[in-house]
Amino acid sequence: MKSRVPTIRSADLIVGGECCLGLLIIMPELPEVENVMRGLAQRLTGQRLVGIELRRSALRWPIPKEIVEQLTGKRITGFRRRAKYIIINFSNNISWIIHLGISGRMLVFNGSKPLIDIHDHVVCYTDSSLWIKFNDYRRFGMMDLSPTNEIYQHKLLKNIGPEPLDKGFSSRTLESVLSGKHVPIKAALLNQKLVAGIGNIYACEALHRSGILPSHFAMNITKKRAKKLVFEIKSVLTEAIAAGGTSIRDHRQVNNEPGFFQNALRVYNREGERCLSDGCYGTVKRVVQYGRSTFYCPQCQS
DNA sequence: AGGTTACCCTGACTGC
DNA sequence: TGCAGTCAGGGTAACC
Repeated sequence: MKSRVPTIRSADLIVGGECCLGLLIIMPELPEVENVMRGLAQRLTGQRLVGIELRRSALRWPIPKEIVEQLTGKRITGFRRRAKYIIINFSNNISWIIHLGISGRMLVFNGSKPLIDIHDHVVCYTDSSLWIKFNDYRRFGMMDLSPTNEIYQHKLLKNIGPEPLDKGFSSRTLESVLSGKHVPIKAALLNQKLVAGIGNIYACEALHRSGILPSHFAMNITKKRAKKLVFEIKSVLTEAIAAGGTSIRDHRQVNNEPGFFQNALRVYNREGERCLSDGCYGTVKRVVQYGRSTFYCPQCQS
């Protein structure tokens, strides 16, 4: 049975003048959030927000109304990412924490006010006539405020595990967080309390590259395999960031170049297709773990 | 305490 | 062709 093609999720950064330059569709895991954050930082650092409109009272949870009074008139001093959260720092020592959920998008326009979509839940503009829209049709995104100097004590951030791209993230780190975890390694990698930022796609891909069966119990991962897994997690995330995330389509322009998404993914969403590992003639299988699709090759993963 | 499931939402897809 | 039902996703609360 061929797996169904999942809905395309997006966490775009659109930058345009009178018209958008393009629509970049990406899957908002760590690499995509990192790229959205960098794109926002490049365009918005130093800007002063002069207007904020909350067009909906809640996403996943209520949007704090204080956003308007706390951030209006304040200058953006910097951007950070923690796991899949974008953190925007303001001149009044307040940080805006934003999670894109599954379908969240940050859209930046310049010039006159852009057309407002029914899923544009927050609209801001700056003193340099830049417009920022938070668009999220599934409303699984979330946002909150926190004092900047207490940001990592915020309830959304305080329990998140180590960043896999930090230099300090080693096989020893991974062994430590997996120790005693009587859950499949795939589920452990998705657990943000254990490792930050890894989502379904990159968990599948990193395990495939490592030759580790997703159902393997986390606590039983050997030192050697932990080392390999750490290397592959870093590799797949770094490659994805370098490729600008998993861009797969341009809605505005015909682009015959295949996107990173199709080229780079070796197992994700490839059920029934040939394994792409060198010398392997296995067929990619799909199983459901904890309600999430897992793709793997039973031939080269054990 | 730690593992597991349900829930939130809606566009895209599947099957009739 | 059109409609109804199903599925995907992340994070958390509630359950076991």
